[in-house]
Amino acid sequence: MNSPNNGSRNRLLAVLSHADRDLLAPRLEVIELDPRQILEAPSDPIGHVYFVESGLVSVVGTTQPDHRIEVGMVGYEGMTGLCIVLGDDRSANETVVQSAGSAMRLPTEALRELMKASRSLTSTLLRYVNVFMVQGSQTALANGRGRLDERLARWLLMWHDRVLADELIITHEFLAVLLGVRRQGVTVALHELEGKGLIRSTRSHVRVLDRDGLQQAANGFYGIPEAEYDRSIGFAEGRAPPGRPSFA
Amino acid sequence: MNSPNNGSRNRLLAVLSHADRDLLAPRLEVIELDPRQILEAPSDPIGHVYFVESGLVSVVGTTQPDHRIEVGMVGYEGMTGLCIVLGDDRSANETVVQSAGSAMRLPTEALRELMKASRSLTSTLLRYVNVFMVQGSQTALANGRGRLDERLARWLLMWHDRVLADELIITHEFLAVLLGVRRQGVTVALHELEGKGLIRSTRSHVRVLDRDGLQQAANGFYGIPEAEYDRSIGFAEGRAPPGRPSFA
DNA sequence: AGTCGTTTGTCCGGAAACGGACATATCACC
DNA sequence: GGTGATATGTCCGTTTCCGGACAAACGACT
Repeated sequence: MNSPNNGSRNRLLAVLSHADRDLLAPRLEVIELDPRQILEAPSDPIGHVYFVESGLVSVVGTTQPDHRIEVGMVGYEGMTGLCIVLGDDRSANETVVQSAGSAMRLPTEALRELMKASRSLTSTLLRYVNVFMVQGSQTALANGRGRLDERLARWLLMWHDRVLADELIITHEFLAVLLGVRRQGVTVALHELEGKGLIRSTRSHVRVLDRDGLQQAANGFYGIPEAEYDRSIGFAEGRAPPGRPSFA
Repeated sequence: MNSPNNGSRNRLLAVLSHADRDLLAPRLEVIELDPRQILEAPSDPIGHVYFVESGLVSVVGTTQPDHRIEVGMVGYEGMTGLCIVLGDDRSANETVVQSAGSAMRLPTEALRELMKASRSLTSTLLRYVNVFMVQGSQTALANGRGRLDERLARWLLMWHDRVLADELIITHEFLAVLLGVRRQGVTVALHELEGKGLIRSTRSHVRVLDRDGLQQAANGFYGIPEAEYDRSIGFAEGRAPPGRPSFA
């Protein structure tokens, strides 16, 4: 859990220089993330950005109430509030906690100041924005061309990357919202993956059994943003858990 | 065609300060954009960024050759090469010219230097990145939840915003690739819109007749990124053609 | 005017996902 | 150990889109 060079479990914070971390440290505040907690609401000014340490956060795109879908996923590798990094003060999307965990949060104003003060900090965060854009592109691609079971496999893999655990707590209903499909469709698709022995699905729980099999099932829709992350942002030392080929 | 405060037809360039424009001017080069010309190939280092002045450029996401779909659209309001702005040297996507036109291009290295030199330039470009991310999110949303006819209406509106003309030259085949569907589906959906009197479709040509009707047909999937652009980046004086409510 | 490649129109059966309805299962709580 | 809310499993018919095939229309070129 502790990387040798750094006290933080967030990978973005972990790759920062000592100087940058010293800059951030006094302004950071540890905070719990509770499921369904809303970190950003569409068009509302954002008070804090969150460097996730554990748990999972979803970025959900919305127009009409019935038009909802997940457009991005953030775990311990990333942060929320990218629009702040890019100089805006509010997000077009909703950012909601998916799995319980914790985060280091930073007031919006502090982030602005610190980015002005440190070019290396800015550079790291902007590289993360780039990776996140790639994730969004691939989501658009998967939504447009992937079958439900492929998208589900992709989602499970991405979730598995970002939460260092094999057991996920989520209902079919909620998964359906994230994938933008019907609840019954999720139920059937989960059975399909379970039938292949890739996962074990019980009430409100999904356990990942076979990552490689899931990658097969994802049929090419998984992996690009994760590889981009590794290439562009890299690793903090002592932080490469086994079984996650690229990323994490 | 000439904005009063600026010689450029690109809106990003147009909103820059005099100082920033003077900084850019000597490094900019006018270049023609020919249909199907590839401005960026996946994983290839990017030599130039393009500030589009006319015509249209598509950003196309790819994994396997049969998994292709448009994830973003750039016209005279924007630029290509966002990964450069964000500090990377290559894109995960392909960037290809959709409609003929012209652009001002800038060598990658020059952009890096100039962004280091001017904070206000950087700020404007980052705000555009933010808007482009919103566009990507909405594309993911539309791909996941929209019907073909709704997505087609959305695409036509976005195209219409970005090319200051009512007549589009494109084949159903090409549109199908961009929307990630079959060619026959596009043919049928175009007929549907034509039947409602919203467009006129002839061989390789689509003419927009009724923007408001198209917005209805798009069923809420159109408009968010365009409004964000206006809010976040704003207008250069003398540059608000009639009939485009938000944006342009 | 004729020829040929490209583009479009239209057919088919089938797969995938939808929308709705309802029965069952599981769990928390009394 | 019963009860009620929540979650899951499984039907149904229907819509939407796919994949393939083929004919008609268009337009550039000879």
